[in-house]
Amino acid sequence: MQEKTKRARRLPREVRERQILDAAVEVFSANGYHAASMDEVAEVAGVSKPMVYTYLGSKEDLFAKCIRREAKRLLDAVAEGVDTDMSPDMQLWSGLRSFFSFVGDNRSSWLVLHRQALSVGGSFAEEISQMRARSIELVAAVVVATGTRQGIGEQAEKSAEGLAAALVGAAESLAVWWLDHPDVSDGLLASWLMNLVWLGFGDLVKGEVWTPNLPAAT
Amino acid sequence: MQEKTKRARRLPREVRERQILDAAVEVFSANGYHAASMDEVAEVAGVSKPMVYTYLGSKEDLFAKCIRREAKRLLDAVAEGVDTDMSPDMQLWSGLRSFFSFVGDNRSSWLVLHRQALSVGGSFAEEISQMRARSIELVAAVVVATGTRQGIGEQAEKSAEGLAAALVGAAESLAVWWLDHPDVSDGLLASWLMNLVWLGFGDLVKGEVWTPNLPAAT
DNA sequence: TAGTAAACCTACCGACGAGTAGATTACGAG
DNA sequence: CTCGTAATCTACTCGTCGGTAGGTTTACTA
Repeated sequence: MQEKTKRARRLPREVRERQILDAAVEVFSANGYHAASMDEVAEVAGVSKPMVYTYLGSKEDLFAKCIRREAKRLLDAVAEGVDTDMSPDMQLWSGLRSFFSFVGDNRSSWLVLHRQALSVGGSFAEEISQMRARSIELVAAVVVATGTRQGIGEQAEKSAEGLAAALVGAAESLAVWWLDHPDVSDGLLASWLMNLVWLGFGDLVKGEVWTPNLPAAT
Repeated sequence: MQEKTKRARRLPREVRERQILDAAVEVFSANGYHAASMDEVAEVAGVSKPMVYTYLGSKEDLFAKCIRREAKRLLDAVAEGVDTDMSPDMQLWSGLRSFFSFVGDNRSSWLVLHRQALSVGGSFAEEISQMRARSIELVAAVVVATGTRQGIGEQAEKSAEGLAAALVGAAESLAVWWLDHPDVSDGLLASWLMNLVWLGFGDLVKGEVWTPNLPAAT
């Protein structure tokens, strides 16, 4: 009577865990941590609630695992495109391209990391902050390298971390803006930001443009 | 027996409303919208729960009123320091100074606006997004003015809104970074960001610095 | 000083959602 | 074939929290 392929049943644990995590990312990113219910996660995942608890633990556990997985994916994606042997501006450029590319392909991941993780005042809120801080430090390293390589940077070095924070925030904000303006390519976004932070408005209005193969000012 | 000044009692409605709103901003900023309870708001405000409902309405109403009040305060603070007759770079400079000054003096306001408002998926989440969008448009206007004033900006004009979004995000991110590094003055933050967006890294490492009295490039 | 309106409270309800108890069913090994 | 174990479900408990009913107290006013 019932078709035998009605529903994928009795799947091995690891597969179910992945499905549940996927569902959780979706639900958390759509509703936010508090508004999301475990029932909904279970429903989206196509399993019953006790499975979620058996495999992934409490709601906090589940959320933490989502965050960690997605953060790792994002960081890996960015790291893959960046080679520390490249010149600082090329490192920035590559990182930005990878970042926007990832966000474009993984909206839910990005939303759950950016919007939800910060607003949860728990133990892993700190964890997330630290991840973001690490990212900032990586960028700061590039900023410092930019300065030292050119033998400058008294003030720039001191303020490197702040500048890096600003840059990271600019990228994040641009990613959010992107959600409302999808008719722009990821590469274009990256080039906008690269021009902004490398040349600044002062140079931009003079018509200068930064390009990958023609770095720095003319 | 009991001192007659034991507790401020029987206060007029408008005073109580302000107290409750103040408490709500505090509680929402500390715990987030969902985790915050009306009981706690009432307790912090020093009144009983029905008063909160009688005066401010439902939890959503209360939150919306918090958001609107604090957003207005922030926007007014920034607008006060900016004169549209000034040159674009001076407008940016003044706006940034006002912004960081406000954030420094009103951490809770800033937190409730930045962290909580975005993560609540409701009707006013949209409202908040629109407020932020308006801010971005204001900045975009300055960016465009920068371009047109100097007779350029084909690409810059087209990307003005994106650049403005990036700039706003950079300021927000720097404000968040500030929470963990309070040993920096608001003015210094503003000057960092101003140097970044006006000159860019490319110029910064060459030792150029933007100063209020010596605007634009030499 | 009585009367009235506004300020204010205690005590409760109902819904919702995290988390669990305990049974049940399918798959693989021997 | 059967038997153990892993996968899975239904159906509950219980705490929390948004929201309210209904009464009580204070201050002002005529």
